[in-house]
Amino acid sequence: MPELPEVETIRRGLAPALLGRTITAVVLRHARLRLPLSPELTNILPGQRVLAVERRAKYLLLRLDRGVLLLHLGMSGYLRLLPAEQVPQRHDHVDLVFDDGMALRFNDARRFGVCLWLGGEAGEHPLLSGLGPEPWDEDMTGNYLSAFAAGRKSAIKNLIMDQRVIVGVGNIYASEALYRAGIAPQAEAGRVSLARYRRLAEAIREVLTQALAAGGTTLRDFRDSAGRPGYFAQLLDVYGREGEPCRGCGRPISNQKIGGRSSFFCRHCQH
DNA sequence: ACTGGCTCCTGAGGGC
DNA sequence: TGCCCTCAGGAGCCAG
Repeated sequence: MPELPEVETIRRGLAPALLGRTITAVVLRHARLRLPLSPELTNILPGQRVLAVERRAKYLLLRLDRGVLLLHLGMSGYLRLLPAEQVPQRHDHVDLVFDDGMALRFNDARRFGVCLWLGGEAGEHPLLSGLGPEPWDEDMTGNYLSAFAAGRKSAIKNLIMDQRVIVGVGNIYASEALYRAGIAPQAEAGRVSLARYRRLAEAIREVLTQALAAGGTTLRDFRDSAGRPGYFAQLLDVYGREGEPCRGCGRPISNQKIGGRSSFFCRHCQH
């Protein structure tokens, strides 16, 4: 479900509600997400306070007294803050119950998400250690992307969705950023000029910044932690707009599978 | 070393 | 109504 703007929207919503709260109980209702849910969570987490609610890539990181709890929402996951006694629904897999009677409830129909205790050396964990720069990092430049792409034959869209290259860009914003940069998503990564990578680096930052300001993109079911939708969907230029007129030239938007994922673009404005 | 393809899982929607 | 197919915002793994 979520890309960087959606995860960051959730983080911003959760932080004020969770900071300083102490976990009093953990409820596990399904044993297996993308990684198995450890039964030990019910022993490890209670008694620990929330010191910070952070994000790295599309991971949410709850920094607690004795280490970090990592959450990933996969394709279909969402988090809600609700009274702990509220009756759980289908696919409500995990509750973190807090000392104010509220619970952070993790629902994930497809179970591609992750809820994992990383302990005190979170940065060393393989899920985090191989990640590329955040979009707003100083070293995420056109030069950096261009250097990474050198010699690569794969489609540029796949390159920018590779979390080892740059984090946070998923299938929606990859199409959107490439449209803004005027680059065809199927272009061979190693043959795109440095000038165009500079435009692309800017376009990635720009589209993510605007999506974040709009509270993310709600297509089917995205909601922030308070249940509100995001409003970026109405600002999408290409994603989900197959056959509709390009906002630049009026010609119909195309949809083509690249790396197994639908990719939306304008054949006239992107090369 | 890269690359593309497959995989995990459930649910929604379309065609017949 | 029901069945079957395709598709969905992620990302790890594997063979070639």
